[in-house]
Amino acid sequence: MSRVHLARSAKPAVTAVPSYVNTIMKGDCVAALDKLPDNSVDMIFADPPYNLQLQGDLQRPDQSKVDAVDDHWDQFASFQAYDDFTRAWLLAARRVLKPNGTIWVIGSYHNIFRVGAKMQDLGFWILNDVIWRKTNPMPNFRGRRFANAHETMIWATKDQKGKGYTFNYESMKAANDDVQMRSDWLFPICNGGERLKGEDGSKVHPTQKPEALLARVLMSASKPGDVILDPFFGTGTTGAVAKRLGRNFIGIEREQEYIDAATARINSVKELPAHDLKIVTGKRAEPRVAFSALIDAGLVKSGMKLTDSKRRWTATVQADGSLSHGGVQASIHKMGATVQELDACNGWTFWHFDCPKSKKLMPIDSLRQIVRDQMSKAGA
Amino acid sequence: MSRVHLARSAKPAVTAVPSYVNTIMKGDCVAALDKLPDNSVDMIFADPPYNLQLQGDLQRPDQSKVDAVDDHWDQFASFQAYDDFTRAWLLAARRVLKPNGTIWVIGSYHNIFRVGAKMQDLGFWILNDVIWRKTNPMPNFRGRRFANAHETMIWATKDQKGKGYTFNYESMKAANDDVQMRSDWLFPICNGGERLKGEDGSKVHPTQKPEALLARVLMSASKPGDVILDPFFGTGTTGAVAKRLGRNFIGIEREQEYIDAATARINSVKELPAHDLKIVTGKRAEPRVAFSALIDAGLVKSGMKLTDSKRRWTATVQADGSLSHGGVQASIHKMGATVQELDACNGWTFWHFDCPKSKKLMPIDSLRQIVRDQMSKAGA
DNA sequence: TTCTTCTGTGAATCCGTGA
DNA sequence: CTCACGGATTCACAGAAGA
Repeated sequence: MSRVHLARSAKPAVTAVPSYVNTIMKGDCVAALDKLPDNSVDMIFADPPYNLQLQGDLQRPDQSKVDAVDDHWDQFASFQAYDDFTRAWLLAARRVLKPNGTIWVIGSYHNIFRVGAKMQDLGFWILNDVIWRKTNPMPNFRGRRFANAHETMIWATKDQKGKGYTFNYESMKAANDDVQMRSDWLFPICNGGERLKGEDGSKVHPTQKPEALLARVLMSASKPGDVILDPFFGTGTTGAVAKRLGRNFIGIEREQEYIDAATARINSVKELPAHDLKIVTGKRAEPRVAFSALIDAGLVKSGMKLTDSKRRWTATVQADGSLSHGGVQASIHKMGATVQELDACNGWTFWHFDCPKSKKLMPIDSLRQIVRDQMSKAGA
Repeated sequence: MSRVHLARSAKPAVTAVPSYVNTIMKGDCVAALDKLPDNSVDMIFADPPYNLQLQGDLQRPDQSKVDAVDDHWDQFASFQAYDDFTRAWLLAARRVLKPNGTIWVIGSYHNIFRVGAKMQDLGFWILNDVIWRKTNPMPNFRGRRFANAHETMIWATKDQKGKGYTFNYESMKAANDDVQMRSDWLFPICNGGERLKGEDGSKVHPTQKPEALLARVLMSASKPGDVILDPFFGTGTTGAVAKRLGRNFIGIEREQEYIDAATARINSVKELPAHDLKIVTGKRAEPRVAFSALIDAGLVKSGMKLTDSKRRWTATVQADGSLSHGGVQASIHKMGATVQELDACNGWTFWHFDCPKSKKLMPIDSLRQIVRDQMSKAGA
């Protein structure tokens, strides 16, 4: 096992990374994965091989070669071998994935069904399948099928308990005309200047993925400073995009030719400045402010009347930060739910107060922002 | 086992059909399939239970409850139970499929990977996976994932030897701007007048598929007179579309409620005249058209008469997106050129329709803009 | 009658934190 | 671990209701 160390700008001091991070590990995917510690990577992007017929060097987990036979038995043997291979690398990858990490696997109809089923068998919990629609797919030359114009990605957590995974929802929404991002993405295939070519002009790797695709994957489901593992590194699209976007990477690749191409490619990538990598966040990321903090700040006084936007109900602020209405006392949320006869309610947006300045009804949520501004000033 | 016989116009005399054709067989899917002869159906369309594993209630942001698919027929104890079920019905379906027949199976990420892997295991040979992109999917209410905006269909032959399957390549191409049809299709979900509702206004079936989707499946991969089997018939979308398009159907369904709804529905369907169902064949070299998108969108219906601006000629819209006039069938452009005895013609501006709203002749090009608006909204 | 606004709903594996 | 609870979160259409 050897490692290729790549020149790289310094990461934030808070996240000192182990020596194998931002390197390409040469060798078999499972053997290399076995060298990494448990629960150590934030995200995995995997583009495994799939074409059994052309991929004559497919190996079983025990490194023995699969005999190529062209009878019916061969089909079963090939599928079985591919399933064994899939199970082996998925298991090894799963061990190194953090409990709240996620994995992406890309494939076509040749392999994605087998991979997806095996992922479910091993306990991965699918979040979405995402369709990469190609603007410029290769046509079907024989005219016997539909043009195969897409590939499928599976996005999954380590298990059903993995609820705290990274998903930059607001970021995706902002990038999509302020409507939430869908499960079908439109990108051109990788060609032109981005496509790595040899000296003879031939493509270095047969299935180089477009950087735009990887960029959306990393922007949606990782944070700057995260460690991104790609166990089938190829010519290093994942590494190049990770570096550019301020993420760390670990690559695993068997072929020296691809490692050389990836190394040169990643070394030439410039990391974007940190202020370009900020992630749009919504209310969820704001610090929590208790209703009582509004009383402490003098913005709300006990005895003050609150009402809903249509003045159907009123409630009185209590000194302890609860509301009273009809002889009952409860939190702003519980009270909002109770009067509306609902299971739940966001009291911050439900309850309003008469603003003497604008002479309009204003949600108490607007006061919370004032407290947050005060807190950030004091804390800074 | 009982059968519901449906009123149906006569089929072409050349294809006398057995008594179980154009009926709904009531009962368990595998048991019913076992009653059908070997190698007897031309195409299978299957919409099996998806095995959704919903964790609890889901509320919209306005606190209303999402009407979940929690029907008993979608409940399975484990992946193993679902796999056993899948294997059983696929095996039974495979036996009745003709050697050159094809099968379509639709699903979501919950089940489609397991189904696809099992299909490969059983020897089915996948031709394409086709993505149904929804123009109007249900959003992700909690902002924790990408909006699940598509479903996946697998299209496969009985085995690798099935080379003589039906694929109306030219028909699909003519209907798609004269470029070959891709593996991603854009359709709205089934609602509005097409959605079957009970007397109380509630939906009869939780997962009724749009007729436009089935129409493209049948138009692309079957011929008039073919026998189409749907082992999970539900409210009979497959049967309704098959009848309209001059195909025969066999439905299998367990629930009497669905059988009743499907029976009434199919009885009210009118079969299109045979001359509207001709399938375009042969090489063509024509300017680009996207006429079938108007049919998909319901803006143009097969059988509709088009005319030029001075009503000198009329032509009839065919279900496959071509026009017929004087016993000839061609694209809107070629037909316009033919009747005028010109070399070329822009069919979009030449052919007009009687607009019931403005009571004027309007060029069909005016409809194309409506479709463009719909498609751009969906991010096409 | 016509245009605008409001309301309902669709195959959904849909929360995070602190006690 | 579980449990309690604060409080964040939706797009495209169709059809009804209102202006």
